[in-house]
Amino acid sequence: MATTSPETTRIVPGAARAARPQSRTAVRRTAILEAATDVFGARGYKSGSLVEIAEKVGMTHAGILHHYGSKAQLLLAVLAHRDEADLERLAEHRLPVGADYLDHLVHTAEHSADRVGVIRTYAVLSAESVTGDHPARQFFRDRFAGLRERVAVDLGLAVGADPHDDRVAAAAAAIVAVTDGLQVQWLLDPDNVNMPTAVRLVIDAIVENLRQAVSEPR
Amino acid sequence: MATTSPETTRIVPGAARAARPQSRTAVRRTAILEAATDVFGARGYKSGSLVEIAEKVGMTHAGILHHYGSKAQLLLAVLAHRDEADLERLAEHRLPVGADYLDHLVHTAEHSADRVGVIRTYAVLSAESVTGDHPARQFFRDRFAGLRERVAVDLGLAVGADPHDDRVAAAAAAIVAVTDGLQVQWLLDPDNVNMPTAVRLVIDAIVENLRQAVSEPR
DNA sequence: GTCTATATCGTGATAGAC
DNA sequence: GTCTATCACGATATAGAC
Repeated sequence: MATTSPETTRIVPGAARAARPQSRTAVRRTAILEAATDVFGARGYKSGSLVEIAEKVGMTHAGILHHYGSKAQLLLAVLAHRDEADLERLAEHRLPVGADYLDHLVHTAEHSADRVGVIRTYAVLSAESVTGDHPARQFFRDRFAGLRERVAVDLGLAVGADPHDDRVAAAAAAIVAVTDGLQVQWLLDPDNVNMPTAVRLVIDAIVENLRQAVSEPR
Repeated sequence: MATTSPETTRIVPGAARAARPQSRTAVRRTAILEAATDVFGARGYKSGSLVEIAEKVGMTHAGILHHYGSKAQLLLAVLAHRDEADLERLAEHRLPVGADYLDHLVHTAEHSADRVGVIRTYAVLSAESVTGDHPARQFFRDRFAGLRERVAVDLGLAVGADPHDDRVAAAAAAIVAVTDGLQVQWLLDPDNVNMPTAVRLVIDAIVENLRQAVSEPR
């Protein structure tokens, strides 16, 4: 799934936290989160194990449980941490809006190769979360809703339409879907899937189509 | 992922097999495959268990292993069985081609509610298969390649272009991606995702965009 | 062909020493 | 804060009776 922070992400008061020197345990916890991101991405949540994560940071799995209480809580911490990191990175630049944000999606696809780990993590976990009683189900439901809303707003700006128009909403869902779906295909077969080209094509086609549609009477 | 059979699906000699009365063990095996489809769909492959599958068909997990040897082989049998079933169903009607096939994709999305089980199975398993050494990785790689090829051919027919044109290939990947991506969003939040509308919109936009693009000189 | 019984392993989690 | 030790559980797979 697209990894740009949706607007549902709450801005935590800890923005200043990045500035002050972190305690040793805070550093340790961050290391755990990064190791967990790798393991959950490579193996999924259910079959990724605390032992493997522990080995990566050089401790036993009991230590991890000391910090995070349970495996499910660790997963949620991983997802929240990723959101914060994205948010900070995005805050360093001017936030793109409207057509610029859509371009930003293409730009993101162009640099996928540098971020296989994160991409796989989100692809695997979001699909896994549709099963039974997955601990991240609510997280991904909210996240997708936020992404759709964000894209709908920018699409509205780009084509001059109400973001809550049915067609704009459907187009937003489709744009989010196409990036996620392409990521799975690309992870399975990187040599035969050209993500940026496909994303660009879809966005261009949709924007043009919407421009016409909303300018005509229903 | 879209569940229509790609052309890579081999036509098995057993077409006649459906006609002749099946042995009791063949019936039993089919029951196992259906139970396994449910369980793998509801829980994923790794965390779905042979015991749960066995309970559904009223035997012990040892019985299942007698028939299929291992859990991984059972998974592959499930996927192959699904392909055969789709193929037989499709063979009963005239095979849609060109623009009709694209319409067929929309039509399929309209009936998703009747097929949540299968849809979830494919969504979960295809994403899970990008991890480490998943037994279905090759299967899904081939399947996606087949789907892309199939869609590219029909797109080519619909807009009058070479299926191997870069833009047509990218568009085909995008169309496959949008259906898969929407399925995940829909499984997580069925009330807020309108699949048929979004699929229709993307296909229309892409077809129109391609018609223009290929009629102009590069 | 299906069962029971068992082997073997890995899991998440808890308790308590240091 | 991290360790060792242990628990309780569930997994796949195998062996052999019937």
